[in-house]
Amino acid sequence: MNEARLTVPRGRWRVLIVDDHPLVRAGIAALIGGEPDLEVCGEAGTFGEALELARGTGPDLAILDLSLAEGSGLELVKRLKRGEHDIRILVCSLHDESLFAQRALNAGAMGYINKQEATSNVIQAIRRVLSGKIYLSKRMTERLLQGFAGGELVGAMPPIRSLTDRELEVFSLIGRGLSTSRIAEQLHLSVKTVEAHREKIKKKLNLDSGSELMRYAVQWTLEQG
Amino acid sequence: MNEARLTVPRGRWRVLIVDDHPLVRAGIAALIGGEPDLEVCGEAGTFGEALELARGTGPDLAILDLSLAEGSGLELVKRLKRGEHDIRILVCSLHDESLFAQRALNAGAMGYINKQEATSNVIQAIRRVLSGKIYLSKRMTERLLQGFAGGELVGAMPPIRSLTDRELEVFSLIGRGLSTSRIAEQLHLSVKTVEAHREKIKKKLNLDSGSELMRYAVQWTLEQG
DNA sequence: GCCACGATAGGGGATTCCCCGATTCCGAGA
DNA sequence: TCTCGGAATCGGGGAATCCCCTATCGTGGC
Repeated sequence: MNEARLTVPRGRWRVLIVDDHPLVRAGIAALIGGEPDLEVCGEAGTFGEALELARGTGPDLAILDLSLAEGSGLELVKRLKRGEHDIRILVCSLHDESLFAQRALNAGAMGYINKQEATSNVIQAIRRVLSGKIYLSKRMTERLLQGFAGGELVGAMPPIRSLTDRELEVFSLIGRGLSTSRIAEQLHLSVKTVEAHREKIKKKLNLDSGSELMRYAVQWTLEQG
Repeated sequence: MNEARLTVPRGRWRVLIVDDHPLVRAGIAALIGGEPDLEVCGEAGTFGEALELARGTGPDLAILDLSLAEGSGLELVKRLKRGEHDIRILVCSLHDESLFAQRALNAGAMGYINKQEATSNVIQAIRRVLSGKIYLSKRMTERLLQGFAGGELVGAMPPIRSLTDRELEVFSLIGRGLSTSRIAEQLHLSVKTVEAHREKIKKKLNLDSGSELMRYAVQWTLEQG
């Protein structure tokens, strides 16, 4: 994993765009076209096209969306990193950052940026990842650092592991759509106790409101099958 | 960002772009910039900006996304049509066509195109709407005609269809994990109004508690991508 | 012993839930 | 034209909850 990249040899960084929305591809391409040190080496709309172009055009960086029409974006990140060619990956998605940024980094991406952000930030993110650094929004950086502080090893993984057995029990019941009082009676506890567990969970997962907790729990239980 | 241009070469259609993703705006702008008979007269990222620019720049056509950061897309369609200026509207969204196309047309739009579609189709849709015709995908056209002809098409599909435009907006914001107060301020409504909508939704979907509503909404929005 | 921590639970103010009704507006039908 | 119903907008008010405190109890480690 040594820095094999020398100073800009060919003059321009080569960027591969992967997104299943042609309009977004056009937007990114227009952005990059306006930068003297960047150029688009290919555009892909599907999983297969992306792999093919990555092999064929040897990009320095791939900027890709997580929601592809076929196959999963996270899987694509892993596949690209497994390729022989050393390629930096910037994920540019419209998904909720708090749910996917960690997973993207874990899969091998070096940055996560939301499509809602300004175009200048996109360029900034591209440059930052090309220079070998991690790009994340301020808020997400904060959240990940909190995760580190909490004692987790590879701060990336969801700190759900840090939940106590009892807390996890409550968490999954929340995910099944039970109200606080229903959870209390199901576990033969006081409502106050369940509330306390909820607060603890929110702290550990760095969630700001009950709604966020609820959403996160539902999402998680759906993934677990 | 928005440079004033008042010298308009005759014969060019003026297009207003409304989308909360700067990248998508850039993409559409690049597309339009390549056409000799079209020009961008403004770009808006929010509800308010859109109204302001629509009044200020007098566009012939507005191409807009349904999911705005603040305010709602369907509401914006209605507001634009209510304005004194005669403006054609093309909705360009990533939402499920079968659920939103009909509502968009009802609200006053003259076309609905999915962001997944090729850029050439977007240009085609723009021209079609500018010429006063309706633009829809083949599949959607078919479906709407079927709907006119007979009763329900799939019948027992989720009764989400029975939700009002406003109710659907609230529903999807719930699914994104927003609390009641956040939804209220995002839609510029009283908290009480949002609560009323929630109750109505729960009745229509046969849900017993707020938690169930929340879970259902989160699940639904995740499936919608 | 003693300390850390998880599980339990209460206090209390702010917020939300949930059912009630009121108003306005607008389109569809008598 | 004039109802009538539905949609959208809010308010009242009591119950439930959220959210941030503190507190007790038991258990395992030092």
